[in-house]
Amino acid sequence: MRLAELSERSGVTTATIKYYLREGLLPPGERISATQAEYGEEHLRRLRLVRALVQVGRIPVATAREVLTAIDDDRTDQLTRIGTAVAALPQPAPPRRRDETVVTAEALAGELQRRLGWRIVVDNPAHQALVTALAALLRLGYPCTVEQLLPYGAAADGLAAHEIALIGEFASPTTQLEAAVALTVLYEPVLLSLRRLAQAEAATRQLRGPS
Amino acid sequence: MRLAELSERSGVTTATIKYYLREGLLPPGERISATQAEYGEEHLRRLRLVRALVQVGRIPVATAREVLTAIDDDRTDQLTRIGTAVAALPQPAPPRRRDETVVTAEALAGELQRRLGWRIVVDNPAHQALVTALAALLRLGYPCTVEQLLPYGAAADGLAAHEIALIGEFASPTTQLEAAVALTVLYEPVLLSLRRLAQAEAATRQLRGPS
DNA sequence: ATGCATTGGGGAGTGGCACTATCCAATCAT
DNA sequence: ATGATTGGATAGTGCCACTCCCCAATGCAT
Repeated sequence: MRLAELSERSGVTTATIKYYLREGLLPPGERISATQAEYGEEHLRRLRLVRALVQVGRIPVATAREVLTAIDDDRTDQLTRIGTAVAALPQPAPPRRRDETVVTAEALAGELQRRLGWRIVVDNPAHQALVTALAALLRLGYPCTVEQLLPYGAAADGLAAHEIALIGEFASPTTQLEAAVALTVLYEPVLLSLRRLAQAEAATRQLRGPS
Repeated sequence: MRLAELSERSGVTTATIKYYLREGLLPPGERISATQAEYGEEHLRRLRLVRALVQVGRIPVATAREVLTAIDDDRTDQLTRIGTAVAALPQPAPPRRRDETVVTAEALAGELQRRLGWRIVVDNPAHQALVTALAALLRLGYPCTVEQLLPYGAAADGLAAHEIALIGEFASPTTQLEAAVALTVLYEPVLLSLRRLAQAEAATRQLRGPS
């Protein structure tokens, strides 16, 4: 299919597709002549993935390129690629000041992971993100203890096991890689909106009393 | 305290504080003379809240102003204010095209809420966000059934109950309002990083086999 | 063949956002 | 008295995700 058809089938304007091609988010089509290129179903799928990452996942274009590059890097084994791709996903920036809240937050994160039986991986960007978020909570003076956090860790543990099993069900390594990234990113808003809805539900329930 | 001290104690530059004052994120200090203004502890607390919303929660400044305005609006009762404030928090934009995936996503969201025993609130922005996220998943061709989603809903339900109870423990209405916003926003990155860490844990565990 | 529309490529421009640099007059500290 | 500081205001910066526009080559209809 041509650029115009790719655009129509994906709902993305040709200008934006060209931008993605330029930025390396989309592999170039197969050149038919000097002014024509042919795109296949895999381009359409990749384009939809890009859109999902950028629009739903709010991932910067430059970051999305890194993630996709890691997916496509066939020099390494699959688990390394998944790890690289997910690690490239955006995380909150670490705090510029290392004050006492950061130290407390680090201790808290470590203790939490110990209590959950997780291996402590300090080089995982998610660990940095966790410390940053905990430090912000502490800086605002909110109570933040291991007991408070354990339910979150337990919930995350259950969901992650569910997801890893789901990813394992995909047939080919390529679809597994794509699924790992897509499910990680696209289930985030699902989880967050469900939490908001549940909060509203719990709040009204409390308001109306235990009637 | 003066602007300079407020800046030093919060770690935010005076230029940025002035910007927040201009944008109405921070109430003006008490004017001492034509060129001096006095700021109190409540300014410091509010400033830290603003920073947490903007930096950790990645909330646009204009949105943060709406949230804070809702908190400060003393014309309405507390639950309305909490609802308004949380509803003003940013949500993924609804899809521009209403294709069949959106219809399926809406049915799925409705069924999920029914199964969880939640009142269905279509006007809640979080509901729209959920539909958008589900539609993106469906458009990519990922399996997305009520059974798949139920664990997420159940997890959200448990966490929300925990949070609402926690908010209820705060003494004054004002601190409850602040806590509702702060906990909603600041626990999002906590939950998401824990999920990423749990995924890494589950993936390595699966890799190393059931040994 | 001919003429007009279309295609893909590329550079420059746009609009939004979160600051940030600079200036200024009034005031404070010594 | 005088140099530094303060708060207020305006304009500018850098980044980002597109988006506009032009071009030459090509496809297609006549």
